[in-house]
Amino acid sequence: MGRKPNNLDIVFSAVSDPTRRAILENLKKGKMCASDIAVPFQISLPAVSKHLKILESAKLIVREKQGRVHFFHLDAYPIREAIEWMNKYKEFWETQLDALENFFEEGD
Amino acid sequence: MGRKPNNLDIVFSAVSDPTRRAILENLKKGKMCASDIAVPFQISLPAVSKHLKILESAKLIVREKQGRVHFFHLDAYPIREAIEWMNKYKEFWETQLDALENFFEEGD
DNA sequence: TCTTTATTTAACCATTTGGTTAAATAAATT
DNA sequence: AATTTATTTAACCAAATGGTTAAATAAAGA
Repeated sequence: MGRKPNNLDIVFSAVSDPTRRAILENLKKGKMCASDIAVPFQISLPAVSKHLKILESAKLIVREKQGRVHFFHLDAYPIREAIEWMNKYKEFWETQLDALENFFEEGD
Repeated sequence: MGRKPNNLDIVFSAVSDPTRRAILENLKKGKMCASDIAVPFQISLPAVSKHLKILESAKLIVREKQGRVHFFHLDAYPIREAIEWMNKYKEFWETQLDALENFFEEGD
């Protein structure tokens, strides 16, 4: 029925691609321009440009145009909501592990 | 060039779909069979069956056949690696926020 | 002004994705 | 044995994804 994707959809699917995750990793070292970002990858510049656009619309990176060169820097903050969502499952599996532990330590 | 997807690819993309996230949420309440899982959704049973298969291959749920009925239960543990990956970015933005704070509190 | 450099946009393509309906399978019920 | 119930598999479809190459845009340099 064509729902509008929400933030979690967008962030999770942005980071589900290994090239995009690698770009984010590299940007942890600091601001970089498009062509430098592209260097480690074997794909074309337009392909990298598309990945950058996707990360940008997920708000995981910010574009700063300085003349003809586009610089990008990390903005990890939108990952917060994704971590929050996942942390609810962390609690779940920790409870499970505790239960398992108690089962085997029963009668101490 | 057709890489083999790794665990993070698989978990993040499994969880990037809102229907699948909703299924996981519902399974927190406990074990459920396929048709009961399908009830809240407006999609067909085969569509749900596909989602279940995807969650199963991401190892986020476990299938237990009891006669003709398939029960599914959560196994949140594979989310651990995804949380770990994201937490590196949590550190990143927290450092950024600290830096910002220090900037404004400069000269205390 | 002409050319080079940095980057994106356009047009295209193959594969994947998320849905459908119809058919197949498997187990329980009559 | 025949039927109903639970679920998956098959075949199909439209849209999205991730890549390509060629053309367009924008700014810098000669």
